[in-house]
Amino acid sequence: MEQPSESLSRRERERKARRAEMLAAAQEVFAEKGYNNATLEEVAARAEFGKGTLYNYFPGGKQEILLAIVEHFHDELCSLITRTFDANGSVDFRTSLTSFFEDTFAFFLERSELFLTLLQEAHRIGLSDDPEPRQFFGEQRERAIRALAIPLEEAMHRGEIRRSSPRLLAHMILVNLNGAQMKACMSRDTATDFPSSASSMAQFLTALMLDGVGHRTHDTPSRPSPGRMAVSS
Amino acid sequence: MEQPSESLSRRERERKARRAEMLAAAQEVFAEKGYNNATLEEVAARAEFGKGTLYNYFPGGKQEILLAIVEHFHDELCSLITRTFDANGSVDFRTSLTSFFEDTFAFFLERSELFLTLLQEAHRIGLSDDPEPRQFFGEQRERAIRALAIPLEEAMHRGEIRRSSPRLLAHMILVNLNGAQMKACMSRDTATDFPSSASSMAQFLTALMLDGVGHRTHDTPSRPSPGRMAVSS
DNA sequence: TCGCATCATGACCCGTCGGTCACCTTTTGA
DNA sequence: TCAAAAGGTGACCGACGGGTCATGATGCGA
Repeated sequence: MEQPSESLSRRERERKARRAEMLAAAQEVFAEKGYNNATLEEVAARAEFGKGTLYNYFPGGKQEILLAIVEHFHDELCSLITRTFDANGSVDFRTSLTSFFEDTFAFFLERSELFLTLLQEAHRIGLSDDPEPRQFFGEQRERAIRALAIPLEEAMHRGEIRRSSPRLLAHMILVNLNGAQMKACMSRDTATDFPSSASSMAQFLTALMLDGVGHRTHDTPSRPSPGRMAVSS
Repeated sequence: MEQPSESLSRRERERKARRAEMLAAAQEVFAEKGYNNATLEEVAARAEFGKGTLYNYFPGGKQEILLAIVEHFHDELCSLITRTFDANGSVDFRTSLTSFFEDTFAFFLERSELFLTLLQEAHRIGLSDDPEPRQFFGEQRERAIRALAIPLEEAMHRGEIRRSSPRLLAHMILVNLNGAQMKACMSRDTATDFPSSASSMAQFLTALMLDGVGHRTHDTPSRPSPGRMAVSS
C-alpha cells in the first residue's frame, strides 16, 4: 500500500497540495495587506482551513510562510528567465532582450504588490535580525541575478554588448524592469505619457538599456563619435 | 509682547523646534524598524519626550508623523535637484548629469532605509485606504518628478538628449539611481564587482543612461551606426 | 503670592493578532 | 466494527502597541 519513491503516496501528494494552497492564499493576502497587516486568520480563511492547521504545515509560523513565498517567487522568476533566453538563443541580443522585457514585464506587473512586500521584508529582515533568514533572502536574490547574468555574459562574448560586470548589469536590468513596472502602477490613474502595452514598454526599455538617451553629438574623450537615435513616437 | 508676523514669538519658535526634533527622531526609528515595527514609545524616547507629548504636536498620531516625514523627504530631494542643475546650468548635459548622480547618490544612500520604508508605505496607503493620504503620497512623488523633468526638458530643447517624455525619463533616472543605491547596500558585505566610490558610480550611471550598453554593431532599422563605449574599470 | 492657562507625562485602556492546545472528525488497518 | 493514529479546528492566552487622560509641573499676569 505504498509507492515508496517516484510518485508519492496519496498522503504525501495531498499534503503537498494543501501546502501549495496555503502558500497561494498567503501570497494573495501578503500582497494585498503587506506582511505586517496580513493576519494568519485571513490566510487560513482564504485557504479554507482553520488557523491551527497552518501550523501543521508551517511549524515556523508566519515567518516560515514568508520565506516559502520568497523561495517560490524566485523559482518562478528564474525559470522564466532561463526559458525566455533559451527560446531566443539564436537570434540577436537586441531581439531576445526585447522579448525578455515583454515576458518579464507581465510577470512583475501582476505581482507588483507582492514584490514590494517582499522587498520591504527583505530589507527589514536584512538588518538587525537573525542572520538565518537574512542569509536566505540574499541567496534567493543571488539566484535571479545569476540566472540573468548567464545570457548576458554570452552576449558579451559574442560582442553584442560591451564588456562589463554581467552581475552588475543583470541587477540594473532587473531594477529598470521593476522601476518601469512601478511607474506603470502609479500612473495607471493619472498620467498618460507612458507606453501602455507590454510590447511598447519592452521596446522602450530595450532602447534605454542598449542605446541610452543621449544624442551623442558631444564628443567626450573616449567616446569618439555620433550616431543619432530615432526619435520615438 | 508679541511680534505678530516676521519672526515668530518665542512660543512659536520653540514649538516649531520641538516638532522638528520629533520628526528627526521618528525618521531614525522608521528607517531602522520600518513603519509598522516602529513604536511611538521609542520615537518619544529618542526625542526625549513623553509619548503623550507627541500627540500635542501630531494630533493625527502615527500616520500624521509619517506624512510629515514624507513631505520633508521630498522637500530635501527637490531642493537638491534644483540646486544641482542650477549650479551646472551652463555646462553640457553629460557633465551636469554626472554631478547630479554624484550628489543624489549620497543623498539616497544615507537615507536608503528610510526610502524603502516610505516606498512600502506609499504602496500600502496607495491602495485600499483613505483617498486622502493616498493622494498626498502621489502629490509628493509628482513634485520630485516635476523638479527633475525641467532640466531634462531643457536638455531636450538644446538637443543634448533625444526627445521623449521628460517625466517618464525623470522617473527612470530616479529609478536607476535608487536601484544602484540598493545594489550598493546589498553588496556591501559580499560582492565586489561594483563601483565603490560615488564618483565612479555616477559615471557608470551616466554612461548607462546616455549611451546604453550596446556595442551597436548590429544595425537596426532606425539606428544607423556605431560609437563604442569605453570599457569601465 | 495667588490663580489660571498651557503643556508634558506615563500609567492605563483596549483592540489586535501570533501562537497554543484540548477536543473533535476522519482515516486506517485489523 | 472498532480502536488507535493522524489530522483539523477555533476558542483562548498573552504580548504588544496605539491612543487617552488624570495628574502634576511650569510660566505668566495681576
